[in-house]
Amino acid sequence: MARHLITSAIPYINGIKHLGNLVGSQLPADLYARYLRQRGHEVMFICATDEHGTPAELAAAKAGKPIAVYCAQMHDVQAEIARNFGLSFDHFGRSSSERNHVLTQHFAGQLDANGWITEVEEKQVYSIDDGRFLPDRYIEGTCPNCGYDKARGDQCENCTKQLDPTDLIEPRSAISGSTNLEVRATKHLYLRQRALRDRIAAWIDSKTDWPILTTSIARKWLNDGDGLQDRGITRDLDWGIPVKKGDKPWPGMEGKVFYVWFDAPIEYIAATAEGADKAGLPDSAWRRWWRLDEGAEDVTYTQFMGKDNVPFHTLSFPATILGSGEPWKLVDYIKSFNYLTYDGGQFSTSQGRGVFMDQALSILPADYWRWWLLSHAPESGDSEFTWENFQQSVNKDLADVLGNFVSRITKFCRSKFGETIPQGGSYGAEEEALVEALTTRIRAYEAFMDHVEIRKSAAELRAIWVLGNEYLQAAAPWSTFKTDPDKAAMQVRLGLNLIRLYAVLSAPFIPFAADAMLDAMRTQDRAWPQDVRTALAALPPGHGFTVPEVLFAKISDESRDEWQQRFQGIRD
RNA sequence: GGGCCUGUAGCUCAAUGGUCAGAGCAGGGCGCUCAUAACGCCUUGGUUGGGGGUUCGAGUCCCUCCGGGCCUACCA
Repeated sequence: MARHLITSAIPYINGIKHLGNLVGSQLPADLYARYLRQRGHEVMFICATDEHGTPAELAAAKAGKPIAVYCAQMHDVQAEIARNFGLSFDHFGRSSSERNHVLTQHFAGQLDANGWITEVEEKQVYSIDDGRFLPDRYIEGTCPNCGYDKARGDQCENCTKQLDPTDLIEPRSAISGSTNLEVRATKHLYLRQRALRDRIAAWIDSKTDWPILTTSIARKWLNDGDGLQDRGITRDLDWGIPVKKGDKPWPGMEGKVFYVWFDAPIEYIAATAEGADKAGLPDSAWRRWWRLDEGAEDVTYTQFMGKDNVPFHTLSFPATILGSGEPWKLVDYIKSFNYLTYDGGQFSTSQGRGVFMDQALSILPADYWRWWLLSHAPESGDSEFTWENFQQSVNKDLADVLGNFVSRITKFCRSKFGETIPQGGSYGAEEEALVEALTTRIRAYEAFMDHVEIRKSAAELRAIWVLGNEYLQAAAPWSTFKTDPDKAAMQVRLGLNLIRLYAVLSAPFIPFAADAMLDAMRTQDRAWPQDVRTALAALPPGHGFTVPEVLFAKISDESRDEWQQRFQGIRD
């Protein structure tokens, strides 16, 4: 038994996430967490909402709510949806928690004490009517290069030219449209990543087994241009973690908060502490996961995220950890994902394009989405969601291959032997071959899951389901029943035991259906199959079961067409 | 502009430089009748984006061209 710390990139607070967000971090992290727990490992699976930053403030203002109230409400909404998707977080925290305030300020204090912080005086655009500094992309104006009148202060979307806000002709606030702007001087803290570059580079170089997507993005940032640049870690905002050196004031930084990307990864640690607090446990309960000097030396830490998050997890957060000079746990493996696209375009939170988590659950059970998303996880490149593909995959894999298998064997048993595991007969050559084939495939499945090879795991699991149908076809208990009822009883007993085995193996992907399968077999025996022969004898003769309802109803062409229509438009 | 990723069967994807480039779905044929018109077996289908090179041997390595995507540091 090993100890596994697993974190999913924390979803931003400003709305319900779409399926692309889900498959890029939380869902694969959940798959891995569930699998490792089932294998008997000790798992700490952490997620949280990411609540700071300008977009959160604007979303709250748009909703007409105080920011703290807005975040609290949206956190609960996201937590509820996550629960309904079966995301098995050990704790789902909040980056605005008191724990994160204290820890973030602590890290900043440590970094400063070790000389990794510099103060930089810079000029930024201030919107007098909005009463706030504006990030570059919140300034709009006419592009000096191409004349496009909705160019942003960081880049013109029309001609893709990189811009500085002061380049814009007739600049205005993207928030209010106000042109009452001025450039003001402001002081900010920078993390001296440049000085930590070689240590980070050496660390990245040591990670030879990481996905190429992860390391190539990290290397790009380490080596591009003048190399890794220092990063501003404070902002002029009201909502956030006040800038302090530990618990002491930071002279000259009054009224400023830490940058959301500084405090967000620290929330992984803070959320673990929040979970311990909630459970009434002492600090040692969470520190044993995070402090190498307090029990974390045997922890394996795996992070899950979309590719847009990679620079912060490979560079900035490690810089924070390394720079602290304290023995905090660094990540061991970073699993990163490409994007899921929707029907030829992008999922878009801002444009409301695609299927969002709440909408998904309103039309189909979570397992349908979990299966499709995981079996099509964008591991090697972007992958595309289409309703046709979704319908086809789900109907074939879940309804036909798995669901129908459960249906055919339970109904056959009921009609010939009643709803009890029948006794009599013993294994022949076909059963020996099945045990052999199952063993081979289960060991392959474990290997793929151990290495977080998600699509390959899904394909292997599906192949394991197929073995059941192949066996029934070859054994043909409906035929043997006529001539050798004892043999038929043995075949049916094996078939019914396969249902339990499949429930156990499938639970990381489709936990709700797995529960239904175990309920139908009236067992809570979730033991992972060390030995397949033993596992297939778990349900003994005389054990009662129930013929379950249809596990997975098929998606009709009519439903598919209707949903395709409904979700092509714009949300809200 | 620069960098990274990617291009393999109609579709979604596999293949430490080494048998005849493989699966699933879709298509075709046969079988079965327990089952959600389900299942099983067989089968059609490829100049691995184009061109050049290295090698005994290239989907894989190098060069070049073409297409798609992403990143480029103040959105998070």
